[in-house]
Amino acid sequence: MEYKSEEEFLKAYNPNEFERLSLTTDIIIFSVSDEQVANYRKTSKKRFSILLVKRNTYPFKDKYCLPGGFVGINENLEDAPIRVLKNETNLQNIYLEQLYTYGDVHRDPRMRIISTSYMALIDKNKLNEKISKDASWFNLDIEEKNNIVTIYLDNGKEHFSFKIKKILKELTTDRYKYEIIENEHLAFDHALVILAGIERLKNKIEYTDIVFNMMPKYFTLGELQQVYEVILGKKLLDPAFRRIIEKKVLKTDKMTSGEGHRPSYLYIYKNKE
Amino acid sequence: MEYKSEEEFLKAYNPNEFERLSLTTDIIIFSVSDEQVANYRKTSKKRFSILLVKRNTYPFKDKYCLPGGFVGINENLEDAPIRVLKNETNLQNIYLEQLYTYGDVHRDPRMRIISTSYMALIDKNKLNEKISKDASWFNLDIEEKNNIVTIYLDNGKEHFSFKIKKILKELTTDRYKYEIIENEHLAFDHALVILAGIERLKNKIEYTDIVFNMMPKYFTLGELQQVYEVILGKKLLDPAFRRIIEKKVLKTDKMTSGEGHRPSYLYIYKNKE
DNA sequence: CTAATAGTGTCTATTAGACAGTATGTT
DNA sequence: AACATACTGTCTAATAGACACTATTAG
Repeated sequence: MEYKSEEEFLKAYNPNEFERLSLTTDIIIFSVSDEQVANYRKTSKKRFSILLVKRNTYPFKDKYCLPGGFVGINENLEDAPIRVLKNETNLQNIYLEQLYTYGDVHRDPRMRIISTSYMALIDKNKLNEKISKDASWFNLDIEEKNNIVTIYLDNGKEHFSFKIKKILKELTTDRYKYEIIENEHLAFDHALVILAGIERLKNKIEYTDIVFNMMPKYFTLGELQQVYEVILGKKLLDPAFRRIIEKKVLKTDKMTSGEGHRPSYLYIYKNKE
Repeated sequence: MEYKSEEEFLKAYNPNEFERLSLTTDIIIFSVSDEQVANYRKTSKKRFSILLVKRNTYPFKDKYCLPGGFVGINENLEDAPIRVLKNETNLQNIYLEQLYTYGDVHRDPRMRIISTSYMALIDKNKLNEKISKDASWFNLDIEEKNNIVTIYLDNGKEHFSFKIKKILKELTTDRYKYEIIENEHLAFDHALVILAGIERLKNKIEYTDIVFNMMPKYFTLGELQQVYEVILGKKLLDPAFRRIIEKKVLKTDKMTSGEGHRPSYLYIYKNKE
C-alpha cells in the first residue's frame, strides 16, 4: 500500500502490528553514612550505602530490590526515575544518570519487561524523616578476588551478600560480562544493576566532581577523602589528595570542634554558587 | 487478593494491566575510510565514517536514519543489534556497546516507542561486497564552537549537516543536554544518537584499545595515528603518540612499499590472539 | 634534486607517589 | 601526656608536550 503523505500514513498505522512489552525503571540510590568507630574516642567513619526496598508482593516476595516502577505510557522515560525518587525519598533536584538497559527475555517471570536503570547520588543530610516504610539503607562492602566480586550488604538488622563473576568480553577494552553466581536475597537481575552502578560511580569519581552530590554543603577534607576512599576501596595519600582536591573546593573560615582531635577547616564545593 | 506462592501469583497475572509499548534498537556503525588527497603524489588520508540508511517508507520517508529495527518479543535486547548488523553488513563478531536508551513520549510519531542505541566498530576491509542497497557510508566532519556542534555528513553523492546545542546539565560533571537546533535530513532523534556515539567513541579511544576494532590486521603507526586524529579532531605529536602506542602494538618485519615516500613497518595489535 | 612521510633523541614542565615531619584539638 | 586527626614540605619517579633532527623511499 502506498501513502501520499506522512499524515496519511500515520492515520492508517496500526500500533499493534508488533507485539508490545512493558518498561520499568530501577534506581540505585547512593549515599554515604557515618558509622561509629570502636575506638576510645568514638570518632566516626564514612560508609558507602544504597537504598533497597523489601518486596511485599509477588514475584520475589520478601526479597530486596531497587526502588523503581513502571514507566507510564504518557511519561518520558527520564521522568520516571525522578518520580520514583520523589515518592521514595521525597527529594527533588537529585543527580540522576542513566546506567544501562536490561532486556533479557526472561528477566521478569511475569512477562516481557525491559528495565532502564539509573543511579542517583544524594546527600543524606537533606533527607527528611520521610522514607517509605519498606525501604532501608544498606552499607556496602566490596571485595574482589580473581574476577569474582562479593558484595556485602548490611542495614543494621539484616545482612547478606551476593557474588558476581566478571568475564572479560574482549581484549580491546575492560568490559565484562557479569554472571550472578550466588544471590539469595535480591530480586530480578538487580544484583547486576548494583554492580554496574558501583563500577560507574568508581569510575566517574576519578574524573568528575559527582562526589559533591553526596556531600553536605560544609565538609572537611578528611571527610571528603574518606568518601573517596570508601568508594574507591583503597587508601589515598593525604598530600596527593589535597593537591588534587584543592582546585575543586573553597576553604571557609568555619571549623569543626569537639571531635577529639585537632579541628579542621570546613570547605565548600567551588562551583556551587 | 493474596497468593500462597510465586507460581500461583504468576498464573493469575494479567500482563495487560499496564499499557505496553514497543522497543527498537538503533546502531551507529563507525568505521574509517581512505580518501585521496589532492597532492601530486596521490597519498591517502583517513576519514571517519558512519553507515546511514535512506528510509523508503513513512514516517520520515526519504530521510536518513541509523540502521535498526524492532526488538522481537522473544529476542533478548542485546541480540537485536547483532541481528541488525548481520542483515545490514553481513558481519558477525563485531564490537558492540550499548549507548543510551531514548524514551521521550513523542519521539516517534506512530506510537510510543523506546529505542536503545548501540555503537558498533568495524574494519571496512572485512566488509564483503554485500551492504544493503539503501545504506551508504557518510564521512563525518565535526566542528564545535560555543557549545554548538555542527556535524557534516557526506557520502559522495549527497551532503548535509545538522547542528546540536550542548547545554550543561549540572556543575559537577560535564554532562550535557543535547538540543537539536538544525536538522533537515535525519529521521527521529537519530541526530542525538550520532552525537552521543561520537562523544562516547572520542572518550573511550583515550583510555581503551577499542580503536583496534576499526583497524585491519596489519597497519602502520602513521595510519593508526591518523585514525586517532580524525576521531579526536586534533593533531597529535609523533613522539608522544609512539611512546603511548608502543605498549599496545607489535612490530612485524613486513613493510609498506610504493607509497611515494619512506616505507614504514607494519604493526599488529598486541592482544590479538 | 625535492616532496613526503617514517622514525628518534632530548630537554622541560607538570604531575603522581612516597615519606617524614609539624600542628592542635580532646581525653 | 597520649591519642587522633589536620596539614605541610620536599624528594623522586613517571609522564606529557615541544621541538629539532635524521632516514628513506618515489618521482
